[in-house]
Amino acid sequence: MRASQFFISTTKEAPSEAELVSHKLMLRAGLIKRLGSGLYTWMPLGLRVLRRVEAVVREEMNRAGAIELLMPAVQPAELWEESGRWAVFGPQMLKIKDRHQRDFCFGPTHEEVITDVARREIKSYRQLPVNFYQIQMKFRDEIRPRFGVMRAREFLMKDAYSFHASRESLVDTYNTMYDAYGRVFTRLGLKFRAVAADTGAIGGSGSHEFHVLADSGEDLLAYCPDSDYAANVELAEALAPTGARPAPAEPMREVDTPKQTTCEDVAALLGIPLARTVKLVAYVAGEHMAVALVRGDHEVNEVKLGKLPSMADLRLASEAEIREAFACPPGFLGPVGLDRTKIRVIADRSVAAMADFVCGANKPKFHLAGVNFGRDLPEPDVVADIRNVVPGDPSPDGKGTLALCRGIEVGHVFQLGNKYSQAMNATYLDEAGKSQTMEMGCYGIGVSRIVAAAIEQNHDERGIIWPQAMAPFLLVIVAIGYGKSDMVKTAADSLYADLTATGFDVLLDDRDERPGVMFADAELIGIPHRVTLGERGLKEGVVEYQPRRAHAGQSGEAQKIALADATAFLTGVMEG
RNA sequence: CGGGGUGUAGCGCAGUCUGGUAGCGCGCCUGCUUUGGGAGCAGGAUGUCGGAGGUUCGAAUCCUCUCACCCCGACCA
Repeated sequence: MRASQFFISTTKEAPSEAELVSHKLMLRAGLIKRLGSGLYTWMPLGLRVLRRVEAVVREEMNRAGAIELLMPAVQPAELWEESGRWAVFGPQMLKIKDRHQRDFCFGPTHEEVITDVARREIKSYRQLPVNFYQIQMKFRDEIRPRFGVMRAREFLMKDAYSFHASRESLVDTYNTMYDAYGRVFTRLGLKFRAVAADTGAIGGSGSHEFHVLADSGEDLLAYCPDSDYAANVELAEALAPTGARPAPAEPMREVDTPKQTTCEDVAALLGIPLARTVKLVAYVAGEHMAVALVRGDHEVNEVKLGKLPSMADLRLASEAEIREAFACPPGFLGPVGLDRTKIRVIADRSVAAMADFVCGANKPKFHLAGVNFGRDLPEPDVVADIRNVVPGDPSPDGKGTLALCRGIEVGHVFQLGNKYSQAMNATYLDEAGKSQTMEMGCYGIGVSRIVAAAIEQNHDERGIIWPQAMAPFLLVIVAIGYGKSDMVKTAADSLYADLTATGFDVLLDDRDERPGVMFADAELIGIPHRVTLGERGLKEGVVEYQPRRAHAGQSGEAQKIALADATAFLTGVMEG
């Protein structure tokens, strides 16, 4: 591609709306343009990157035995009513009406449609297992779109759905997909981690998320450096403390805490470790109030809490509800003296093992110290793991301690089981001629999100540094004075022709720009390899090669190459 | 939805408090010079000041309403 015939629109400054590096760089490099909140045009350069990611995903899906199809983006409401998700999915789903006032949605996911395909097409166990996938634009009306294409409302996703005659077959395909995902992210040159995950609204049992590791990631991951344990903190188990609860040693007493409304403040005032305090968080589940007790240095995990019996639809209690139930403002709440017929007390395992702790007194400006279960208040109604793990917690697999890192979720694999097949009556005849419900799995990859995630992981102060597999162009030929110097033009055209003939995606920068502009653009756009041709070098018969980033066998510095050797050298470099 | 903020040229911003008819940088156009790291000089174009209504002799500026976008919290690839 010649730059003069392509469309490059770079800027020095990023629009102020961009927060994340990847978002800024994507806008500055002219990969995307914003149309509305969470809606982006993929400009020619950006589209090339998107297509590269797509190609790798497609190749690995095909290799793993998945079969590509393409389902409608717009789906009739009836299907969603069958699965029961029309109401459940909520405002996240963009609902639309056609001219006959019939309800449709712009597909946020395709379990319903694919299950409909399966139930119509699959009659016999002989047709199973089968794994369909598509790469398609989805729309989810996100509560808060942000970070450009990282959390856009319209986004490109690869979604695969497998159907099985047995649980074993499902697990088998699940493992195949898990491995394929690893290959996809490895080929894309990303540092990633697969973690055990919560299944969320989609439902099902076994589930793993694939995360690109980045400090800007929205997810917190727990992993064990000494083993292969890794899980989203939503799921990561905080083991119960070992050893029995100590016997009470202190009397319960009130302490003045005129301004101390947080555990941190109270601990500081009393000069005790934060881990000696207990914090109370009030929730409403259904009609009833429930309070979660965690240590002052811990945080409540609402995913875990929501899995406890009759806690499914929990929400934080409002301040008004708290004042009514406790006759006390937030900041001084505690578990002592509560009416247990109205308020359930759910304690984290670590709290249940505490003695002589400090907590709110349910009385403005006072806390209690030396509090003990069994003596000062009844034992908790429920003791469970309801907190987020923290660094240093023992690993649930018993092999060392946990560390935390942040990640960007770019892939998710689920064993769905028969949730959709049952609701939508997707059955087949088994060997005995008996009707059976299919087992299902589903497997997603956020294709457009990967582009942003890759930039988060691969950039410097000058711009993007594309991993080779997703670069819009592998090499840029910077031809200085292309329009002025026949020597440069001839050499550049010839090199470009040779390299293009070998099948590489090469950008020839033949624009009438100053060298600085061309260098700066090449670096901002992130093209992995650059060769510079100018009269100065050509007179000595040399060109200059410089990688965008130092990598194996190459330094980051420029090196002079004889023009005669350039094609062979550059070919070698691009083949990696 | 709750809390905070911003809308002025293609982009980044000043001007708003204290009303007087819009400016800076980048970009864009023309010419000359320049040509290995985002050029210099000279000239030029561009705004319904987010929208509607009001106050006023006069509104980017004050008032009311509205829309859009962004940031912080609850969802997800």
